[in-house]
Amino acid sequence: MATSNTTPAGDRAEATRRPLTHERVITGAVALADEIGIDALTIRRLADALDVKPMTIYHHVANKDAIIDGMVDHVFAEIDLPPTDLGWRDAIQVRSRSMRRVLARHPWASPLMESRNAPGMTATLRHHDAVVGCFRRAGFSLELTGHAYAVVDAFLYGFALQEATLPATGGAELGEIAAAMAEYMPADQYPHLTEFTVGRVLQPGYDFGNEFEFGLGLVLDGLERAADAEH
Amino acid sequence: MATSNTTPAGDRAEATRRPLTHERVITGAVALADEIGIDALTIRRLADALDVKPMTIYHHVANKDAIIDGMVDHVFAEIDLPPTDLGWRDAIQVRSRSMRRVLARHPWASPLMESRNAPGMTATLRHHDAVVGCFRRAGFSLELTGHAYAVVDAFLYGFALQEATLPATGGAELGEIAAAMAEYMPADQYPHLTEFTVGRVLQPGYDFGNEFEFGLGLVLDGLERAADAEH
DNA sequence: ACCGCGACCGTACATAGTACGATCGGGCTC
DNA sequence: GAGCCCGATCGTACTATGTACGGTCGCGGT
Repeated sequence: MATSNTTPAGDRAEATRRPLTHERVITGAVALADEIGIDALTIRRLADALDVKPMTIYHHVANKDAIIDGMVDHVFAEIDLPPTDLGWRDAIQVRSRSMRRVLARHPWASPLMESRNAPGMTATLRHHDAVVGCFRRAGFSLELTGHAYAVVDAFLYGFALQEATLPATGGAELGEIAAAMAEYMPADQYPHLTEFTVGRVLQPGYDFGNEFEFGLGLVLDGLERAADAEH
Repeated sequence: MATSNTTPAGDRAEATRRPLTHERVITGAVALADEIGIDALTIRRLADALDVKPMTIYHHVANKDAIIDGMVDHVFAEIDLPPTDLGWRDAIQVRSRSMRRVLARHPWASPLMESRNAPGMTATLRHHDAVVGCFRRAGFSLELTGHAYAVVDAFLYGFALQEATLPATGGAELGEIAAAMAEYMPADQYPHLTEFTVGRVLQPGYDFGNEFEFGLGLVLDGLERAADAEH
């Protein structure tokens, strides 16, 4: 039989196998949260997904909070850093678009990203250092760097939050939802909302995701102006 | 004894008393969540706070999710609508500042605000209708209205998210936190982050809350330009 | 051969949401 | 006034969760 190695690498059957590690717990948790949502992410379900019994997990992480910490750091690791060979505007645009994609892939993440500052979150620290460095290298003062980082990330987190709640990214099923929602609007009690829903959201090509570029451009334009004002 | 009325109003002892209502469940839940956080908000604890046994609550709400829905609508009701007698910029500024205050008062709310579209959330619908109406009355096209609402709220939700995680609003204790955090930064492994923390965040007068006005101004400026470009 | 250790798991307990049915007190009908 | 009804309240109990505690088991070093 083709099983049993001293170190079970390079052979393993269909699923990832035996040696459970801290990393496999984290990646498994991220994948499972993507599938079923973070509220449904329980130790027992995670254990099933990892083909392990619940208590085994606790030999690799301290508790569920530590898993969440690891998941957040994992998400940060997925975000592209601002390329150092680009101007600050292009560099921040690259990392912002990447962050948007990552947060869309992990809709549960946005509310957690800023609320964890446990030690050992190396990817998180590396990321923040790179962004701050990008602004500073471009000549931003410490003060403007703080302003800039705050607006950009507020926009990114907020947008991710809104995007995360959408029923589906496509625009097809969205119509049904909005149509059903129109039921609860007594039609003329919320005239502007009705007009906007019917005249814009339910329109064929509408996709909320397209609002991203407008907002990002607006923010970056504003920062450009502020940076110019600093000389 | 001064108890027992046909309708126990106008006499009640120290706390709000007998007739539990849907509204008292919601306001009690909001107050309790403000105190102990939404994760610690359990039916049993809420029942204690309302001076009632757990199962009594279920005669006024369908389940815990319905409580959350009610809490969100309650929060929306606290936010000032954009005044109709002001220009769009001032009006949106008023409602944005109000929203910021409200979300700071209820730090658990931001991640939930956009994720609930159950029927019967009248304050929520009224709010959205008022904001859309404010833009439209100012001559914004449907398209620009969508852009504008998306950026502004992304910024507001994102900022609230960041602000919610801060240890304290004051700048005093923040120093200790940041100082302790400096432990985990091997000092020169994250040079820009260290510089920013030491040179800005740990500085006497620093308060993250001040970043709000810069961001709001930047967003409104950008919208003004976009509105002008539409004629 | 033995021992020790680390990965794994079985069991168990406190706490969560909530279904089900009992109680209870006050206002209606006759 | 007697009886009835009904809605608000509650007691009990079931299931699911995080996780403490101790047992098992196989492999590497003496």
